[in-house]
Amino acid sequence: MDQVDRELLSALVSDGRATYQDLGAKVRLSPNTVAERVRRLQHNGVLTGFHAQVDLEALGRSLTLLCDISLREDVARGDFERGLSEVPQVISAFHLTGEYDYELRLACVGTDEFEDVIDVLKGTHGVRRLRSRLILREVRLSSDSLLRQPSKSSHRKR
Amino acid sequence: MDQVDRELLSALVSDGRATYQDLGAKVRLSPNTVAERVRRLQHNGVLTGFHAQVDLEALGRSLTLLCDISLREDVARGDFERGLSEVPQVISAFHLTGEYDYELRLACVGTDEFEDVIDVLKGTHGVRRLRSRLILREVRLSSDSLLRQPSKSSHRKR
DNA sequence: AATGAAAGCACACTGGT
DNA sequence: ACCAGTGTGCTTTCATT
Repeated sequence: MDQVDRELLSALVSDGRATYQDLGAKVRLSPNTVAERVRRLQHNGVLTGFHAQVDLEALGRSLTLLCDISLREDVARGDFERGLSEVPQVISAFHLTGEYDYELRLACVGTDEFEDVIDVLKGTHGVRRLRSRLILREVRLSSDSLLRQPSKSSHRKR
Repeated sequence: MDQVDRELLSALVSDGRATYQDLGAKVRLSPNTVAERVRRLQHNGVLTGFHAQVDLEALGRSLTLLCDISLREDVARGDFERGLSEVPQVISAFHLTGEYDYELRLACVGTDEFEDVIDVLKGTHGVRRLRSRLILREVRLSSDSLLRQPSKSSHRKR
């Protein structure tokens, strides 16, 4: 994991379909060598996959929300999480510390569909408490944060 | 946007480097036709990009958090959002309704770095209030939600 | 680890149904 | 809207350093 690897990761994050030639030109190595490095990054578990990004609005799911939820005491986390995959409006989910147990990201066609999702979560997935916030917009970040070498000793003096 | 397009989207979300041949085999069309459809989906803005996924833990950023923040009254949203790109620990950001203005996802090396990020956000980016929750785990969802045809009339009767 | 050569594939284009 | 053929460019394997 040297600086070159970080540059490759950064390039692949911004363009997941970049060819090994493109990448090679960027880091001044042969396409061949780049391919080897990328394979190694995948094998090491640093690169976990390549995914297309879909505009949910263009798909007619223009109502996106963050949904904080807590489970009933008698519900096992595993059951709940497996059940989540059955709710197609659930885009992602985090298990969290704090006041609520999970935060879900939802994408719905409209409020009617959202209302149905609430009922399903409460009715059949063991959700006890639920708080929702509308996502007005996702902020586009232009940071190459992967280029930074993390250093444990770089925090400020006290 | 027919059913075939939705299948292509779903396939490309799970494997963003799938070739047109792979996709063609899946939907029973020639690679050629698939390529045309994919290009059309990109041009229509449904497919917005392809991105590599990186394991933050493997990169040494094992402390990930959700950070709800509110801005000071005198801070313009545009300035704040542009400034966010300067903070490499910020992975994503949503503008939200509700008690807080934004929710950030952070990835830090450790608590020292996180402490620095808090200081920077409050000190130079106009953050007034801040509440953090630790991300214990991201739930792996196995739903092919894009395959579903959204239908505005499918909600329950009242 | 990195490179060059050559075989095997995938892709973009054209044209045709 | 879909497919076949063709030329070009990319990826992969192997040999070499």
